[in-house]
Amino acid sequence: MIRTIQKDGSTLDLEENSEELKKIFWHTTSHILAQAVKRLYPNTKLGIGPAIENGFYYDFRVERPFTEEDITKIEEEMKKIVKEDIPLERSELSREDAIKLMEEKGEQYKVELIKELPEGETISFYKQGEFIDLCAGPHINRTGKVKALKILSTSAAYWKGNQENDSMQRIYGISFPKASQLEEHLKLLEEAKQRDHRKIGKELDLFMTHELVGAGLPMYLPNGATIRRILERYIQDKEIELGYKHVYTPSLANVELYKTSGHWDHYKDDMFPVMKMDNEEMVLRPMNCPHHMLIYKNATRSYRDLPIRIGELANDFRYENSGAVCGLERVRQMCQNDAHLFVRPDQIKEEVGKVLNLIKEVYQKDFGFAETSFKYRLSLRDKNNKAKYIDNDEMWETAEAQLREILKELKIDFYEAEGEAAFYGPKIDIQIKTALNHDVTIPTCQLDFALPERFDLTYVGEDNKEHRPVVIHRAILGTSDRFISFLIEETKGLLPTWISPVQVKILPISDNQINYAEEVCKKLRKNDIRVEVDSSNEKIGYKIRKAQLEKVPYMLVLGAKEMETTSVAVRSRKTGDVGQMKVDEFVEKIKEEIETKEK
RNA sequence: GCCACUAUAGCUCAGUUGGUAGAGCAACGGAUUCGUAACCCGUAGGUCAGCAGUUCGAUUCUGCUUAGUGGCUCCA
Repeated sequence: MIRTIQKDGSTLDLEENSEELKKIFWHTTSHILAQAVKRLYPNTKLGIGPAIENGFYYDFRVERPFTEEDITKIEEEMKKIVKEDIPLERSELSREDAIKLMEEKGEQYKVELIKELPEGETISFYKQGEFIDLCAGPHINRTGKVKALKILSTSAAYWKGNQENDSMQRIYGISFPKASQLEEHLKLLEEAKQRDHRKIGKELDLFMTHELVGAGLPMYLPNGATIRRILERYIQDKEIELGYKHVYTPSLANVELYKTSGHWDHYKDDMFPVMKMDNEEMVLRPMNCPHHMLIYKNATRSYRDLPIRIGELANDFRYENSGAVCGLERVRQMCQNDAHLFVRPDQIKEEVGKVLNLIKEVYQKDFGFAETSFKYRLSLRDKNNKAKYIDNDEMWETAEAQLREILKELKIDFYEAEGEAAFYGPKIDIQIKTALNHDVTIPTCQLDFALPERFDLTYVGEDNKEHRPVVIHRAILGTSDRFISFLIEETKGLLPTWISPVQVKILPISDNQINYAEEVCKKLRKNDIRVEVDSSNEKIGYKIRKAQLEKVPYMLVLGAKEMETTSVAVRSRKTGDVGQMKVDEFVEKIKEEIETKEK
């Protein structure tokens, strides 16, 4: 049990490994961090130091940024403070006294925080030895309870998260009541690194980058390109089944197109700069909606034609911050699995429902991703940030309510997030956590009443009058690039057979079986199986090890015995030696596995 | 874009008071023809990311550029 000092000053004993204690424990460690920093660098100004999902951080305004040596020293000082086993004491001050105290200490940011506290709010401080900090608590009662701590990383951060404000130095760390818990945590971090798609992508020759091509511009190697081709064919086939029509549109457009759509005002800073031609100004497109709007407009549409579903695997270009690009997860050229559904208002519910069902079919049925690996998010506008969103309160209220209703009707668990909508409308996003704990969107389904207006889209209704359609923007794989990064991390590179770039590797034991190996290879290839022969002059153990590291689902070991009986000795990546069977039997089995998309 | 860090052979990485570089794997050659996770011997491979500066001399020190890593901001 560990004693804590609660917000009202009372004490409460909590279990060492309880979730409740975790955050309190980390928060106190952030105070220890701040105390260590103030001891070593007294002129540092304190920002805030909360517990986070995994550990804690503290922001400091520093005279010069901390170097690695500084960080080592700070960590040592923290351990000293732990050894000193200092008790924490809570106290309250009036607003005036609190401001006075913090002004005396030169803590300008704390003064700012106090001034922002609502009238009547209790202003409490926590003191440990010579160090005192404005803090609501709760805290653990002694610094000595922190048996294991580690500073994990540093970063620049802006005061109150605003780029216009002062830049602070942020230090991240983690701590535990037991040393073994820290070891366990570090092990988990190490495991996450092992399934990082950039690491696996290199090991399996999936993609590469080159500084002559540029940041955020990966190139797909044959193995990665095969994965991408399979996925793109797969999703387009699904869409065709559901009545989508696919188009091709250019990656370039006149800048006027984006002025018409409204994207220019909202996002020109995130687009590649304009290319001036003789008479026109061209830009690389950051999204495909405007092109598809024009395709809709290319004909007179009847209410009977709707919904019209226009799909495209389209390359888009976004000038992502250099610090934001990351492997295949965040790139500057991406291939969107995009589609725009033009629907009548009375068709919204059904069409959004169909999109959500398709997402479910892909993510749960076909790929079998664990339900814990993604969350549905209803992304709403930020009502206080009018400039960022199209100004039409009624539209927003209706659209947001409609999406919420559909989610509830389909009994989908979701959470709501303000300020995450597109400028033209609310979205249902599916958020996933990457190996690096980044929260990113993959599939998305967005409701849009604005672009139809902007482009003056119409259909002729039953009443022979013109009506305005609604547009649903949706992406199932999100982008091919990000989907592949997710797929790699979820499977740790052990791709299901139907997506594996090489599904079977044939391993002749000696040169005597090479001809037979070629024969078997031909047969498999005729059955659309992706197969390779390893005819290198190596022992069978070596060939198996190599294929195993390449994560090939099946190895066929061919020796004299197999040749005599026109059979193959099958070895599975997962379960090892499976035994001998006739070639035809193996073909049937693997075809069945591919057909059913076995996990 | 911001802060810190990093860049050595195809890959993973050594290389300290500044004197132009190594290992393992991969590649290539030879020997071997082998039964379920690494056979042996040999050879070749580097403008030490790029550009400039300091120095008699720079992989090593300094600056800039490019790319990457961890975060921040951003993510239509």
